[in-house]
Amino acid sequence: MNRIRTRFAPSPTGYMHIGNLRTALYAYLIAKKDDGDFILRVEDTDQGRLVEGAVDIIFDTLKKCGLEHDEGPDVGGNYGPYVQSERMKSGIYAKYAHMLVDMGKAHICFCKEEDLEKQREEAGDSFYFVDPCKLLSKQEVEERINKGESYTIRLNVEPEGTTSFTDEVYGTITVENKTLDEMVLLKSDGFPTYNFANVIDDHLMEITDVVRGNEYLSSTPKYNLIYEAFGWDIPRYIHCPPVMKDEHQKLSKRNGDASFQDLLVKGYLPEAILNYIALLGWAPSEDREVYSLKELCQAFDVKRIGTTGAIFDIDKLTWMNGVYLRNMDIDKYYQLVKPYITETLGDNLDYKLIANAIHDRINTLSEIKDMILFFNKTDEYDSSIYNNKKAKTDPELAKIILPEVRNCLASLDVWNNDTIFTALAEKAQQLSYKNITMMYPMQVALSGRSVAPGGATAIAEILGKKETLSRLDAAISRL
RNA sequence: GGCCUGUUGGUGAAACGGUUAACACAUCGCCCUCUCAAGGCGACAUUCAUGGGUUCAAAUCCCAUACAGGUCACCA
Repeated sequence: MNRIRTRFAPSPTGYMHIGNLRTALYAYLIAKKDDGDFILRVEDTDQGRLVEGAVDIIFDTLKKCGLEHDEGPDVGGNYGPYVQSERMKSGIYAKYAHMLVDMGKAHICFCKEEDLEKQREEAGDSFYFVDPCKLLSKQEVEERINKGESYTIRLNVEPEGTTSFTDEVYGTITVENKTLDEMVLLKSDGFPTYNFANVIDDHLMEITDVVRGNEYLSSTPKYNLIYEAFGWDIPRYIHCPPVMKDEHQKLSKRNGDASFQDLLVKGYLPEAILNYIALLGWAPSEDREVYSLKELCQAFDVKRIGTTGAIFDIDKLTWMNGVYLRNMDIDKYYQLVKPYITETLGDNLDYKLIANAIHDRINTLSEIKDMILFFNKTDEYDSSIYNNKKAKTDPELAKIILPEVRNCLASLDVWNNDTIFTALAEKAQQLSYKNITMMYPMQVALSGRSVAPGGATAIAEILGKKETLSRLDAAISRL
């Protein structure tokens, strides 16, 4: 069996959204599962739609995800992507297109785009293009070319019979040849069409498995006609179901839908994003959902790719991101979270203690800020938040409890979570309170919140004795 | 409109002719607990778009219908 080779072939028309990324992921996994090659090829044959910086975003995204490609032109010692507009300079696409003309499998066409459009409009749905240029004599063709008339090269298609192919996901699909048009291979500007360049490059790069979105399902027979015209082997096809925004629409850039970049900004981790999108349209054979990229390579199986569009569910991604945050090596976690903490609180407090306090409470990095803001300064609050059913507290009780807490803590010499907790628990017992009855008002006094990370004693430890006492005093005087 | 493809709970999904229709997210309870989380436990589809078949037996096979998506470019 040949070495598996897959490719990701995006066109640089904007940023990378989750659906694109998932296609890249699948292509990568299919190659790596069998220790094959993954190639990145930028398809920029439409000069009109190029977007500045798009290639960089694609490149950067794949890199951040660890989806590194295995070959490409040398760029400062690294592999760059293959870029079709660059490859075109050697004239390969035109060469192959003319080769087909010489073989009698394609023909020169002088029809103007505007004329065709007009015809199409007039004929409506029943439009079937029969190219008059097919009847032109070789001599006439040469003359017109020499005269400088612009032309395209179109594939010859016999309208009889059917063409079928087998997709690894969707199975065998058969279409009637008369529904296939004589597509343009080489445009009048000398650029190849996407379809043509795609086939040529896939063949030249010895791509064995073509992985792409299922919007190409209906045009695949046309691609096969090109392979057949050349007498080339047809690759395995793996068409992926779409990633949807909702029941009706695919994820799109225009609606500001989830792009990889956006998700990073919102505090999601590349590993979690990758893991989550792998599950959008594919299901593992075992009862498990959390996979590293490496594990995904092992577990992935084309046979288990589904056929229906999957709606992108940010809630589940959020959950999974939390799983990654919680399971992460603790030192790595500290490093990751540190900038988010120091950005809002500065360097005065122990960031590790804060990181510990929020460890089980955050699902995304961007939640950190709001959660820890109160360490800077107590939130404004109404004394009604002293009412707590579970703690059986209210503002009146707080008025009694808080001074006790204050006095208890004021006499503490060693200041850490354990000593604080022990002292307060003893005090609570003395006064016949449940722990929570002491702790809850203290938490409110220290944070100004009914919900705060870490527990009252952890907050006190982080704030330090001085600040803790001062906040307690402030709270008491406010009651 | 022609052609192609699809349709299991709010979401992702498993099942490959015989199960109480897994599992996960979300939601809702309960437990644990110094609040909230995290963690644990439990509830949540008498039903697999609908209608017909085939079969002892169908979410699984067949046929219609409905709905949805894709595609019919010198765009990718």
